Amino acid sequence: MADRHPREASVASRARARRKGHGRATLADVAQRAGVSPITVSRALRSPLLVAAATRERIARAVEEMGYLPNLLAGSLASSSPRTAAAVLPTLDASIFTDVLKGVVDVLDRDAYQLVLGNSHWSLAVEETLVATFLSHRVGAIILTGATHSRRTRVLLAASGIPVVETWSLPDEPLGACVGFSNEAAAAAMTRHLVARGYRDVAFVSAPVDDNDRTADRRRGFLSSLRAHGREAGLDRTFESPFSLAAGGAVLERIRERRPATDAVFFANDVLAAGALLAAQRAGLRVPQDVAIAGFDDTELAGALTPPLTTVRIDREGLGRRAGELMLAGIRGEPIAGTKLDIGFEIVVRGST
Amino acid sequence: MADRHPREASVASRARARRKGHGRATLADVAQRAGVSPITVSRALRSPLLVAAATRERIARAVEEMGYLPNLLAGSLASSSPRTAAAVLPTLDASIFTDVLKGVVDVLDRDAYQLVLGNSHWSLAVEETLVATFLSHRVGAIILTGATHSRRTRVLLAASGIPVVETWSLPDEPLGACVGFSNEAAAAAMTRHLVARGYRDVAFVSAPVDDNDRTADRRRGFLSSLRAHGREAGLDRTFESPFSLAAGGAVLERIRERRPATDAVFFANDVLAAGALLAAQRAGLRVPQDVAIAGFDDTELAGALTPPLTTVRIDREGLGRRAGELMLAGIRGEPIAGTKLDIGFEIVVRGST
DNA sequence: TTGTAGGCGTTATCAC
DNA sequence: GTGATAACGCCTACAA
Repeated sequence: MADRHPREASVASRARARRKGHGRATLADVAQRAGVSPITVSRALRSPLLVAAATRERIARAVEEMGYLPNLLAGSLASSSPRTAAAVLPTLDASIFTDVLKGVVDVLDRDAYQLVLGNSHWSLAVEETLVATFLSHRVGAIILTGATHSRRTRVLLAASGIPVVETWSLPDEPLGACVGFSNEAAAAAMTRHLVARGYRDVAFVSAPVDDNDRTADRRRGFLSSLRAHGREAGLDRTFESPFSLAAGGAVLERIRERRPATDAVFFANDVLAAGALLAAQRAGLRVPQDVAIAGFDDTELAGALTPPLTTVRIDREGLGRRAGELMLAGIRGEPIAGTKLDIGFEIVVRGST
Repeated sequence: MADRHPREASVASRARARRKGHGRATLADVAQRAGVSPITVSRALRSPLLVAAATRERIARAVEEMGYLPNLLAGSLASSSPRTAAAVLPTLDASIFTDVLKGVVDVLDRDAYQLVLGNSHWSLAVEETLVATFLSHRVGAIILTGATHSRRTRVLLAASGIPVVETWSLPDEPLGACVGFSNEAAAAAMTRHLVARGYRDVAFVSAPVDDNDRTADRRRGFLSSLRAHGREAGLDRTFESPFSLAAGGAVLERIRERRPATDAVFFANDVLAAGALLAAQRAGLRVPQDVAIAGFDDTELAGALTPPLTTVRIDREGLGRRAGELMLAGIRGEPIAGTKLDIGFEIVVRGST
């Protein structure tokens, strides 16, 4: 069989002698063994129906025998269609983001797309670097968290022309597509619930608002809702806190010192709320009698505490799946730019308020 | 300037006309603009010192003006040294794995390596598929969770010759390097603590043991420690449970029905332990008086509960960092195969026992 | 149904 | 210090 293609054989071996590849079998090696041309092997692997069954059979055997694995780098380069997508998360500490990630990965998996992961550590500058690197890697699409990005990030993405999906909010001027919900409306709805429950002096706690449109929107929703109910709505009843259970407890303590009349606290995420609830109980406070506590996200912990946390339910895994599906659609060439997918939210009233 | 290289210019434009690239600037485009050859641009970017300052300057300007981003696919193909690594996690639901992930990503980031993520959903078959895909993508190294892998996974990895790092355990015959600790010793140590504390009838709960060497090792450590203390050590005091807070509560209930004499339960992870603790309190049980509860992992929640959970502390982020560092060392060509890094563990005694 | 020619964008090699 | 040439492994376009 081999002598049917003496030229290819010699070309291949000469090449190997000169520049030594990885030693891995290539398409040409498989082709030679199967007694066909490389392109036929390529076709047999990608569109089997275009290849005669007998040929396909021989090729399959050769692939098997040589343990051939296609080189996707070469494939992507030649076809300029990489089978990778990237996602930038602000942190890997919070499960709410890995929940989204899970949805994304699961969807990409079904199409054999790989997910390249970046951790921006809440920094727009790091995000920018990551985006540049991803573009260098020629990923087929990018998922971003939030709608706040550096100027250069926007320029890079626009110039790249690849599908972009922003998550967690619904900006007026999305970079490409976006999947999220109205953080402002969600926070306003929770605030309305607290007011309706009869709480007179409500405080608000969130992660730092800088560079974080979601947090900013939630705070805005809180304040505007208070105002709409004729309540005093100054920034003095809003607090910022690092992200951890312990920090939630600490900020509750701070609030009770600064504003002793506070009878309810709305935390912009469940981790802080849970931390506050646990700390309150350690301190002998009754929830919600002495202080009511509301959260945001509806993490598993929220429902497992006693009393369980009133919170805002967000379908994070669904968010990730939608984002992944939009990316894939964009990669297929469908026009997704400008698409805004509202996944909504749900106020879950439980014992803590 | 342009007319100094008329041939290259025409070659480039002809190529573009024929086959339309992404429209993105290439090395050749930058070279033409800077009036040098492509290889000089390549050098200026990768080893600036080999290029004259003036040339470098001109090239830098051209790069800037054209918004050039190197194509790493092409670079990796040509140099056969991709700047990517891959990690397979069994799930994205548990923060203990994303903690590790964080460590890995942070280390890779420093060297501008990208991390490709796979979720095996606890399935060795899926892991195998993921590994094959990663190898097709020609990642430079792979991190695996645990030491149980399919036969083909082992074959594929061995044939690939790339650095492999197994995490969370210290197998006798590692695939490559491994970073972990003795799950058996850790579980035995916790069991010893419970016995020393005076608990007479201890139960053990873990995730399913099939295909999970870590869980299997922990159970073995539990049973052998009981035996070492002259206690009865049958499998009837071990239980398996899905992974969630709610499941932790459910399994505690099951134990109290089946083995009412149980006065302590050792959970092989903190999520189950926390779920059990919260459920116990809801049911009016006193912890540890009515039933003692111990966990494993030392997640943040463990320390925030009341009473705080006795648990086994594992430095997960450090584990991830070590794994990342080993990978990079392997990529650099250092011989890491056979390296076993023991990161140890620490029994953290708190109020729940 | 299968093959030929050449390009994808970069880097290794060797020469000047 | 800089460049010409070929190669990395595959795919598109066109041909047979």
